[in-house]
Amino acid sequence: MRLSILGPEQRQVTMDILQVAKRAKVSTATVSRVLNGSTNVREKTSAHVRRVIAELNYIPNRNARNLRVGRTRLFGLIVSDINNSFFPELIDAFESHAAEQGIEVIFTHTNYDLTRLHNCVRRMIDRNVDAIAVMTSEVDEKSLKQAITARIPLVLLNQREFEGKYPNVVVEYATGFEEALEHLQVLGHHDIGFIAGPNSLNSAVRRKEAFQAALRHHGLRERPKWIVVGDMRVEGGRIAMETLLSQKSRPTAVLASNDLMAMGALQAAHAASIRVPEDISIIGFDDLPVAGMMYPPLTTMRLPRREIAARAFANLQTQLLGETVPARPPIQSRLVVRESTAPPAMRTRSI
Amino acid sequence: MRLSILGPEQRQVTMDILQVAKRAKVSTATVSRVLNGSTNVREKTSAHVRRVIAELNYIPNRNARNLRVGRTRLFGLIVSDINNSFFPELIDAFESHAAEQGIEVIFTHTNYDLTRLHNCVRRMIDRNVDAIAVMTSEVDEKSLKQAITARIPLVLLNQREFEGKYPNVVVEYATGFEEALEHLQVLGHHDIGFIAGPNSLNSAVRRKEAFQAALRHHGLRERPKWIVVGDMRVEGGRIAMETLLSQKSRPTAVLASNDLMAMGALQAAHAASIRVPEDISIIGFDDLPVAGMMYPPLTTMRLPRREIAARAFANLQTQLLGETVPARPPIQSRLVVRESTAPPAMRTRSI
DNA sequence: AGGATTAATGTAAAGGATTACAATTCGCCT
DNA sequence: AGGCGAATTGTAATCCTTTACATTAATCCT
Repeated sequence: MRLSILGPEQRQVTMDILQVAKRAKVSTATVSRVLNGSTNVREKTSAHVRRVIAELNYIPNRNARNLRVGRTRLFGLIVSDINNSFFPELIDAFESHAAEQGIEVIFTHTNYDLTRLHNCVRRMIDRNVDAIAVMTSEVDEKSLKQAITARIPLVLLNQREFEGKYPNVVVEYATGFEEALEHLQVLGHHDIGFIAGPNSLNSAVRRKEAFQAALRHHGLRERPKWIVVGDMRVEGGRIAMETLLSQKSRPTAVLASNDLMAMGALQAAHAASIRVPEDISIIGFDDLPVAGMMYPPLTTMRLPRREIAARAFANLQTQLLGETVPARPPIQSRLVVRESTAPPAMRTRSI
Repeated sequence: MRLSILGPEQRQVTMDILQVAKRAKVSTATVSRVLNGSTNVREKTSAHVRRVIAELNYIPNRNARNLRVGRTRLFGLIVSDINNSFFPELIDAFESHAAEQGIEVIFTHTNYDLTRLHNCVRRMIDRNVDAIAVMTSEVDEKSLKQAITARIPLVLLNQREFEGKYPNVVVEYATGFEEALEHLQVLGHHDIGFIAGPNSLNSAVRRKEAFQAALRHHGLRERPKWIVVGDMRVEGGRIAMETLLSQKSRPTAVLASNDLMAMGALQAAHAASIRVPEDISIIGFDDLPVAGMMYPPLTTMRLPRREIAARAFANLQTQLLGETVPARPPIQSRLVVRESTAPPAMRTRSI
C-alpha cells in the first residue's frame, strides 16, 4: 500500500512565514507577533493574519523557532521501568503538566540498569532538552554529572544520599506505615508480620525501617521470625507468605513491602485455604492499579504519583526561571483501606 | 534549595561548532562531517576533531541541525490509555526501535476520547514530528486529515474501516480464538460461554465474532444464554460471571473478551466457591502483565505487542523513505496456556 | 491644526548547523 | 621533479524564525 503524501502536481514552494506575510500583505515580524500572541498588534491585523494562516494551513517551523529562542520546550523524563505499573500514572501526570505549558516530553526507561541510565541522560542531552526528571529508584552520580556539565536542570526522586546536592522530590514512607499500624491496631491486631525486600534495594530498606519504627510507636514487639525477605515480585511474596504461614505461631496481619508481594501473599493464603481478611489481614504498598482489582481488593499504602510528578515538574520549571526552589515538606504516603483487612479471628493470643 | 547551574564566573561564549573548529584548526564543515560520520575525512583529522569535541564537551545544537536538514527525527506515538497495561510494552518496543535509529518519540494518550485525539494529532504536527503512529482503539477521519494535509506519514492500528485509505497494522483475532477452542476441546469441553464487550466497541464485536466463528469451526453449538455482556472492566466481568453461574445449566469453560473481565470472572468464581480450573475453566484476552500473576495464572490470548510496535515503526520508516509499504499478513493472536484451564469436572453433560 | 506621544509595523541581523561548490593537498606515476 | 586524478578541506549560502531597532501611523492634547 502506497499512500501518496505528495500529490503529483505539487510543485509547491515551502510554506513558511514569508508566504504568510506576503499573502497577508504584512511583514514577517507581524506574522511572528501574531503567532506568539504579542499584544503590540492591532486586533484587525491580527485577525486577518490568523485567517491567512488558517487558509494556508501554515504550521510554524519549530526548529527555526527553537534555534532562535534557544530553548526546545522539550523535557526529558527517565523512569525505571515503564512496564512497572507504578510509573504510567507518573508519566501521565508529568506529561499533562507539560502539555499545559506547551512543553513536550520525551521519556526513556533504564530497566533498573545504571549503564542504561547513563545512556538515557546522554540521549536527553543530545536532544537538547531543557530539563530532565530522573524518576528512577537508583541513580549514580556519573550519569547526573553529564547533565550538570551541560547545564541542564535536573530533579531526582527520593535520592536521600544526594540531598542538598541535586534537587530532589522527597517521599515519606513513615506516614503510610504509621497509618497502617494504627488501622490494624484499631481492628485489634497485635501480631504483625512483614514481607520485606532485599537489603540491596534502597527503597526496600527504607520501608522496612518505617515498618519497624511504626511497630515501636504503637508499642508492639518486633518478632524477627515474622520478618521474611522476598524478591519484590509476586513469586517472592508467595514464598515468603508460605514461610510465614508454616510457623507454629503466626501473625494475624502481614504487611508487604510492595503490592506485587502482597499479591503473592494473597495467593499463598488462597492456596492454603486461609481466608483473607477473615483469617489473616494483608496490606501492600504502592497502590498499583491492580490493587483494587484483586480478590479481595487490597488494602495498601499509596505514594501520590500525580503529586510526585507535579512537584518534579514544578521544580524543573522553577530552576529554568533561575529562581530558588523552595524547600517543601516530603510527600507523604497514605493508607488506602480496601477489603483485605479486618479484625483478627478469635483465637488464643499468640503471645 | 538552589543549585547554581551557571557558576558565577562563567562569562562563557556559546559553545558552537565554530569554537570546535577554531580549537581544532579546521573548518566547521570538517567538524560537521566528523559529527555526521562522513567518510570523506582523514582518520587522523577525524580523531583529532573528536578529541577536541570531547574536550570542550561540545553538544551539537539539534535545532540548528534539524532546521537545516528539514527533519526532526522525532516520531509521535498516540495510544488510547497509558494506564491500560496493554500499552506500556507497545510504547516500550516502539521507543526502542526508534532509539536504535537515533529517533526520539513523543507520545500522548487520548483516554479513548476522539476530541483528545484531534488535539494529540495537532500537538504532534505542531512539534513537526516526522511521522505519527496512532495506536488507539478508535479513530476518526477528521483527526487524521490534519496529518495528511501536513504531509506527515501516519500508521493506524487495526482500523479495518480505513483499510486501503491509511496505512494500517492489521491484527487477526481469529487465530487466538481457534487455538483457544481447540485447546478446550482437547481438554474435553463442549459447553463454552463467552463474556463479551459492548457492541459499541469495535474490537469487542470483532472478538465476539471470532469466538462465534471458532465455535462453529469446532462443531459446537452457540447458546445465546451463555453469551453475556460486560463493560470490559473487572467489575463487569464479575457481574457477567455471576449471571453465567446463576443459570440452571452452566458452561464448563468461559472465555472473556479481555483479561480484566476474566479477572472479574475469577473473582466471582472464588466468591461462589467454584474452583478454577477444577470446576470451571477461564480464558482471557490480552495477556496483560498481571495475567500470569493471578490466582490461578490466567490462560489467555496474546496479541504480540512488540511485533505490532515493530511493524508500525517499520511502516512509518518505509513511508518516509518514499517507498511502497509492502502488504503484510495480519499479526496473529496466539493462545497462552497457563493454569486457569483444565479438563471439565465429571458431571452430567448439560446437553 | 500641529506637535508630542504612543501604538503598530517593517527591516534586517542573528541563531547554529549542513552542504554545494571551490580550493587545496596528497599520492602516485613517469 | 612535474603533472594528474582522487581525496580532503574550506567558503559561504541556506534552513525559518524571532526580535532589536528603525520607521510609520494613530491618538491625544492644547
